[in-house]
Amino acid sequence: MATEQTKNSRDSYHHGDLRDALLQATRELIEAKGRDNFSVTDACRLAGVSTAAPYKHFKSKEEMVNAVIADAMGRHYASLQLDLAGHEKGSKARIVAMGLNYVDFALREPEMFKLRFDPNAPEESPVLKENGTLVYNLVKEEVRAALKEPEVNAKVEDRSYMLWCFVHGMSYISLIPDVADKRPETPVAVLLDDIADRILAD
Amino acid sequence: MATEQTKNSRDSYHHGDLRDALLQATRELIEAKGRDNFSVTDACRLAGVSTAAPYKHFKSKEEMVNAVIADAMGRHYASLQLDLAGHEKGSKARIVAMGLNYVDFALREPEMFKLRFDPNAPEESPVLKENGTLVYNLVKEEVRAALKEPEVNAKVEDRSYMLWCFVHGMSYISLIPDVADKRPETPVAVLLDDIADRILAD
DNA sequence: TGTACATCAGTGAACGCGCGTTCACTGATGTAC
DNA sequence: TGTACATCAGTGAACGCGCGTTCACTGATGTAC
Repeated sequence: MATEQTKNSRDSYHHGDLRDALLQATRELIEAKGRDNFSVTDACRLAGVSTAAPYKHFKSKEEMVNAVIADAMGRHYASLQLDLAGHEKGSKARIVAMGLNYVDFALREPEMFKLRFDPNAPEESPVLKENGTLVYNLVKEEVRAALKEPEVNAKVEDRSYMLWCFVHGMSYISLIPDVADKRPETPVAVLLDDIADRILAD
Repeated sequence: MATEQTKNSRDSYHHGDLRDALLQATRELIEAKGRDNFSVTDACRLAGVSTAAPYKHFKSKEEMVNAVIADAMGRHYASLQLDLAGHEKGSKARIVAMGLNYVDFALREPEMFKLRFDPNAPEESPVLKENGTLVYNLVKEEVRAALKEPEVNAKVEDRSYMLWCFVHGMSYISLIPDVADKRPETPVAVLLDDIADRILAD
């Protein structure tokens, strides 16, 4: 792992790519210990630098965490594009794929997922808002195509929102500890396919 | 407000009902400033006692917060019972009422809602798990009745889970800052009624 | 009814801790000549 | 190619702070006689 390398041995006084190393350390620590237990000090320890070093790259702890969230959103968006590629535009499969991608991301990076939708700030950062709008417009466009509507009208808005609510809730529920006994045996993909039918119907 | 009274003036050396006052202070502070910014010190300030006082009633900060969550779950459950009372057993209206109650609680006590489903511990506390099972069994029973199934079978399990996912997601989405522009104009109650039809259909 | 006493809720001072951030510094690196 | 110099990424020590928790204590209250 790259982190291991950067952590213990450094060939020179300068780090080379400390900004990236700090982002990675921050992400790893938040995923491992939770947002509440993350500290800049820890990130420095993991990256193998002094506690003052981060301030050459970030203005504050908050900015560091925000950068990590933004980074995660970038990865999420890329993986979404990848997952969509295999399916025909306007097909239900494409919509199901979007849903699966969403749930998968939440399971893969739970803390990033939760931070993304529950930042500390009372309002979303511009980059988050932009990313959110981008993705949600994609959803609406898919729903419009699947419904064969000429434009994003009230019907499309409603159905898109229903889909989002469902998928968002399924993701969060999957992250609740000890919830296994409430989840049905039906696989997630099947449930998603089922609900897509229901929401796109009529 | 009771807090105002207990905060500034106390007639005697003893408080009288410090445990309750601390629970209320804790809840108010968490709702006002978020879980991350809550401190025992603050709660003591608000309750008007020394910082050592809470330890006569709680073993630790964690226990205090857990007590507040359990308390909130009690209130939530009571309000659910109240909302269900007006509707005929087995009716769709009853299911819609459950959904509305869920979303309303999330809006009314966002931090309690989030804490309930995302506690710091890696596993749910027994009291939370018990409460969760209690409520979810209620949901399944309602869905069973609405579907006219003789028992809680796989079909009932699936539909109940779908409903939960939807309602849970809708709640969380309602708490995202700046999300208003993505919500359709259709009122929540109408959307809930619509999705209930879809999920109960067939 | 009055008194001695046990109880224990709340005090206030102190603790050790880890934190985020600042500061004057150092030394590796790239560039101009 | 060699040297002087500007740049600036990273150092390490220190700061002030608020925190959770402990401790010996105090004084209000209820009860036994």
